[in-house]
Amino acid sequence: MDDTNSLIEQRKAKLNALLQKGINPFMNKSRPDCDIETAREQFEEGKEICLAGRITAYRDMGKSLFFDIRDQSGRIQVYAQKQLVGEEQFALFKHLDIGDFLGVQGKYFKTRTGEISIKLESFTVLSKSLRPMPEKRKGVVDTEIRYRQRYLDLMSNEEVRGVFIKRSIILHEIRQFLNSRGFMEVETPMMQPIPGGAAATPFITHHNSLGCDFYLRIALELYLKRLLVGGFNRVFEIGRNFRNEGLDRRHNPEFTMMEVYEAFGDYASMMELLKDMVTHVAQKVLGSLVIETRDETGQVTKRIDLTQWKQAKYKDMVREKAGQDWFEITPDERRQRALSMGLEIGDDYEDFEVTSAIFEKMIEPTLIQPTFVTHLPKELVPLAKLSPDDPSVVEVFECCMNGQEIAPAYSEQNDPIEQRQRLEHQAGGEQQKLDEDFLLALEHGMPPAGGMGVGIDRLVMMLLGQDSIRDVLLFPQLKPKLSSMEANAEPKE
RNA sequence: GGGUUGGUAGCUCAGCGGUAGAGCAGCGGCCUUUUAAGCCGUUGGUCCAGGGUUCAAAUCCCUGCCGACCCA
Repeated sequence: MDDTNSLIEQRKAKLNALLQKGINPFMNKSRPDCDIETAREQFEEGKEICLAGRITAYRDMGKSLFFDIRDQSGRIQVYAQKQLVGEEQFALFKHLDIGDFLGVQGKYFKTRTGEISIKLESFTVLSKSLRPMPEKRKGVVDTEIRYRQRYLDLMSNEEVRGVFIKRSIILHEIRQFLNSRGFMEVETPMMQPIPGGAAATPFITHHNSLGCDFYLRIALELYLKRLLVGGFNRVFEIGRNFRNEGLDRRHNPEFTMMEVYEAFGDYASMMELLKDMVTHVAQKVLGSLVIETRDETGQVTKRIDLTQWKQAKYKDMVREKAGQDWFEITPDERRQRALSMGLEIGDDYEDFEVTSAIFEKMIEPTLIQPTFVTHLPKELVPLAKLSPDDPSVVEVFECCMNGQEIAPAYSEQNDPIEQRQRLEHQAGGEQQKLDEDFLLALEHGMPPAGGMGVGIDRLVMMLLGQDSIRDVLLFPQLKPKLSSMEANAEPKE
């Protein structure tokens, strides 16, 4: 950043002026009685109060002045009179700026318009800010600054602050809910010698003293199942997964996944668990089970009713979209029809992938209401149990809502021989991709279990009405920004 | 990867071939209940970077960098 900016120079000069007067502008010696919102609630005319916060507005009237201080909880107005504060202290305001942190001490009073305020008696400079705060009305709008310097976004945009506070509450409520159902939170390795549990390109990292590469995990699954083998009956983990893929409105290279496993449960028990969990969280965070999105004119553009959970079979949905004869025609005909429906079908697509493209591109985006899609073809899910009455499908659901898949769940495969075959088939001959250690664990016996993964970011997006994953991640991944000097110094090959 | 679109003062934006602009913030002055405080004055720019066209480029063209949206 350019440090020659005159605003910064001015602020540094003010800092020096404070130092010259023997004031350390980064002194940590003020202990507020409470946060600002609490202070507001406990208003009592004339009572002593000590608060701390950042100066966000400043109205100078010569022999007196008003300023606002803000902390996470809220803002409050402070009134400083030269007479009361004293000539010397009052003169210090010349060296203060919007953005500085102040500890203030004074007495409650109300202005003639009835605003709760504090009549300043003394104050301490707790931190001098050297750069100007964003504009006070509109805040920071530039998306790039909002994401790269999220702190500016947070300090100037209240709705953004609200989104992340609610995200935190959502995570808290999920944990509360699962704990109350007897699930134990655990932590498993993020660095794995073999990245399993999903089909995705991993990130590679290197361990120097072990002298080997590790992969950042792409799923939590295989380690949590080892815990079922070990005798933990109900476990869950909430943590970061990493996938080395493109990034767009719905994908960030690192994202938060929750996985939960219940011994002696199955995909049906997971269905109940998800329904209960999502409604619990929505009720706690939103106070409502209906989520409405509105446009600028106040028109409802999207409505998700969490009291209505639908259920449908995968094949039925595909037939409805792609023709009743879809599963009777030949693979070649399916390919042709998918192409004629405007889908891009790669030459290397296997037959089930053609069907999967129909589902993902043409059906999933239309599923706004929560919908459990069941009876998925076994090729799609190598870690689930085959359905006893139809071995071509698995005991699985994918719960879609808000046009996205939010949670897949399975009756987990616990037959070690069957599991090995399915994984070998999926690996397609690349033996090193097989997690032998996981298969070894299964051979020791894993109880039958229901398991589920919940895309936390997507769930948050749905609950908070955010269309982009970047707006529910504090620090979404962006391309690093080089200075123009660096960019010129190292031209691309 | 393709299409559309954006990058101008610290922030929010206008200007779209002819002297670089506004609001907020800042600075100086006035004002002891203001609150988008007000009034008077005023500072501040590698117009993303690099090339080109032109008498003249923030503006038109090309390339690159970094975003956003849509498509794949």
